[in-house]
Amino acid sequence: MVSIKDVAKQAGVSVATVSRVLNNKGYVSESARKKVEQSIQELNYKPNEVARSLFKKQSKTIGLIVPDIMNPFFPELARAVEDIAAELGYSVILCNTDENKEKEQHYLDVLLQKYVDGIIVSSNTLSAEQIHKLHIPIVSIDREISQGIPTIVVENKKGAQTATRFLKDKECKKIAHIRGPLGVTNADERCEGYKEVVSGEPWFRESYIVNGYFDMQSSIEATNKLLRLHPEIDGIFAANDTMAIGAIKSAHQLGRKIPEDIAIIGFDGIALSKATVPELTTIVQPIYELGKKATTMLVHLIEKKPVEKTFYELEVRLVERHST
Amino acid sequence: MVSIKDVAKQAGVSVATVSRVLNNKGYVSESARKKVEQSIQELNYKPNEVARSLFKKQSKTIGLIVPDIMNPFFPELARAVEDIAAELGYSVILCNTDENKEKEQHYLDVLLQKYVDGIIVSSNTLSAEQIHKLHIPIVSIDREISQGIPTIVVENKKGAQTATRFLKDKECKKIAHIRGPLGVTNADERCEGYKEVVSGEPWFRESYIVNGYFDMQSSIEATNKLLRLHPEIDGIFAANDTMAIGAIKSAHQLGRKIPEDIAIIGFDGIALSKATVPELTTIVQPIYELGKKATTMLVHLIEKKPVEKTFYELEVRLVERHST
DNA sequence: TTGAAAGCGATACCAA
DNA sequence: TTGGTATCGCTTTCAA
Repeated sequence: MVSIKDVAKQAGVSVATVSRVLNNKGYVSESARKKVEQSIQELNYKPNEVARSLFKKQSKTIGLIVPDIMNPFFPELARAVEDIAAELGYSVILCNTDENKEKEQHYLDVLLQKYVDGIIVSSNTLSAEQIHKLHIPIVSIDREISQGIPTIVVENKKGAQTATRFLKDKECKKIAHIRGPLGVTNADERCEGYKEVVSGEPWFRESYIVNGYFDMQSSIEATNKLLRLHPEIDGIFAANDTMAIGAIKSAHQLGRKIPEDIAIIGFDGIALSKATVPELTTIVQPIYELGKKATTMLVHLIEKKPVEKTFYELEVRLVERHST
Repeated sequence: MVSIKDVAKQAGVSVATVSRVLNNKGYVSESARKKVEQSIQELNYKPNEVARSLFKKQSKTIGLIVPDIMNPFFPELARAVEDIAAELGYSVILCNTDENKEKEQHYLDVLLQKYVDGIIVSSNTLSAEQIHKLHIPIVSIDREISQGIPTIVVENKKGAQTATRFLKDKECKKIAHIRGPLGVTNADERCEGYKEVVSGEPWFRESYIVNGYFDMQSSIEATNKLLRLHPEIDGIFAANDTMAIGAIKSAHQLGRKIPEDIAIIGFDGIALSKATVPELTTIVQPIYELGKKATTMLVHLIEKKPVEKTFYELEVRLVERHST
């Protein structure tokens, strides 16, 4: 690889001068600049980012920590993060943690050693303490970790209310909820939203709420159980789309027609929700927007530019398709 | 951040000695090693990877270049790559190119400047020349770029034959093919496989083959056109699962029952293929295995360990579900 | 067995 | 305007 020295030699100037034209900083005569620029061209010189990083203590790289990129929610998020990062001159290192504490700490260490300039993280298990020890900007996405930490989430409770009310408006008489894992903020909030709408109803019972783990298999099982226990159910609000699809499959197996016998609504608006037959009615999150906002904010934090807010709760919207 | 100097001072030895115990290289007395290890513990010292990279001219980082992580084929691949990379002590930088030549070249430059040790790439537009100029190990995945370049693909033609023959065995009398983009190796190969099986049939015509772009929308349109032109079609082999799902939706809209009126088979075995109703019969690629093999091979190449082969054509297998 | 010092490729201070 | 040089944190050679 050709280095700054080679350029300097070729141009007949010092490395300091080359550095100056590279960074457009300090005084450089027109003639010197010309010579340097030409040499850079001729040698096809590209500054070594590693050397730069060492000196500047920053790497133009950010870390993206997600539970699992195979979870259909995250590819779109990752795409947004990578798009914006690239636009702003940053690269992104991808990390999958499976919500595993050790893996998370491990990746945090690795990223720190690599001098990443900031991290976007989606996690429940990370503690505020762990994060503050990092001493680099962090943005928490999709899930709230702690007050002091910049966070971008969506209106989970409101979305859940909208979904549940929509089912009521569609004349559903008995509405069940397949909730996400206990203790996960967004799952809890969505469950709350559901409850606020139905808990006053005479028909409502706690057993209308069943547990899922945001994945399809758990949802199929939960729905099977649910519909056996409560055959009267004619509406289901699933806490995410993947589970809604599981519910569709389960209902299908049990011979229930959708939406005639049971209306089903999801949450997320992942691409998959348009692939099913019938297409899924769902509460659409602006996933790309989420990633975009997080990345923009992170880079502002990194570059010490002003940020107006460090907490965003993005709007969700109901998209009616054919499952309701 | 605590540096090697701090450790040296604390342990009362030189940085050289600390480096020796860090790398387990050269002579170090038991007592010195003890002291150093203790200081490392006490200070919670983690060597700065950037400084290491600068000296060693390698970064324990690899690049993963894909067209679009939102394309359902790639998350699983990315997950495999990241898993294995992490296991072997490497991080992975994610790049989305949209098959765009400029973006590809840009990412190549960036990765090179960051001293990545190797690159896994999925692309049609990259030239062999571009790649050879890199002077670092590359593995091409999913698509063949050129003979000299380490490559991992699947048996596209054979899989396509299997799919088409399967449809024939299912008593389909008129089998159509929704092919992928012209000029993309795997799309071409799958089309060829289809043709080899049906081109001898008396009913076969070129107009049974329609173009798609590996996405859902194009496939819906293609299928609409196809079924209007040839209502007699009772079997469709789509060149990937996303297009097969598009075909299902189109057939549905046109009031055709699947699999009774039309049998549909896909290719890839993405997670989505299990989410549809009816679940998709498809030619399953070992996607995770693909990523795993590519990463293992790349790291071997990087670390100059022996690799037995630099070309793999992985087996695919038919998984029968309910769309046929 | 150990430490001093050169060097990796850049930046930025200071003196000229 | 320019160049010399210390510096970032680490590895490795060489001499002791």
